[in-house]
Amino acid sequence: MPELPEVETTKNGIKPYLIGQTIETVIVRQRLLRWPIPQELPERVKGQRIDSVLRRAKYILINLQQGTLIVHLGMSGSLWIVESSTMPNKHDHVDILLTNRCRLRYRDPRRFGTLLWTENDPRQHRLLVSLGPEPFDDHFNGDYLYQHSKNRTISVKSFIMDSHTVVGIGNIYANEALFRAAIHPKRRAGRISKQRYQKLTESIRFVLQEAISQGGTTLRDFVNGEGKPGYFQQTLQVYNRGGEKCRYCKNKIREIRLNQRSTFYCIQCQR
DNA sequence: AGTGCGGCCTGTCCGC
DNA sequence: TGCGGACAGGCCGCAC
Repeated sequence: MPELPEVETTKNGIKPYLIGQTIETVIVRQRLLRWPIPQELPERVKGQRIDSVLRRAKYILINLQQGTLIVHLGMSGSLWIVESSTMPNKHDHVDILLTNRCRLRYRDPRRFGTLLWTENDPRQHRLLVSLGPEPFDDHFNGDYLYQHSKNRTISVKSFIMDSHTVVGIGNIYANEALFRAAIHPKRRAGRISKQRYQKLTESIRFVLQEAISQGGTTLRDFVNGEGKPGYFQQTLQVYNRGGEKCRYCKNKIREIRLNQRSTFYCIQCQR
């Protein structure tokens, strides 16, 4: 589900309720996520104060006095603040109870997400250590993508969705960014000029920033840290618009499958 | 080394 | 109304 804008929106929504609070209890109702929640996690974090809440790629990092909670929302996860009396529903797998009487609630029907705890620098955790740059980093630019794509035969869409290339871009925003950059999603990554890659990095940042400012994209059930949906779905140019008209040239938006993912592009604008 | 696919899960939608 | 199958916002780990 959540790509970078949804994770960023979630992080920003929960952060004010967490900073400075102490964890009273962790209630785990279902520990079998993509990676099981460590049995010892509740006792490790109990009684600890929350010092900061950060995002790296699609991971939310909740830094405690000792160690860090690592949260991933997978495909269907959400994390938000509830009043302490709110009853959990079927897929509300974890509640983290805080001293301010709030609960941080983790819901994930498909259980592709994860909740881990690490004692060490979370950036060195095996799931995070080999991630590529953040899209808003200065060195994520046309030159970087051009250098990285040399001799690569994969499609440019798969290339920018690979977290070793750049983090945070899932299927929706890959489609949208390629449309903005006028690049055909099937074009081989190694056959794109530095200039076009420069345009692509700008398009990626534009699309992600725009989505963040609209609270993310809610296709089905995404809600932010305060339980509210996003609105970026109203701004989508190609995603989910197969058969409809391009908003710019009025030609058709085509839908294809690329590496088992739904892929949308304008047959006229994107080359 | 780079590429593409299977699999982890549940819910929803569509055609019969 | 029920059932089977396809599909959904991610991504690791494994074959080739």
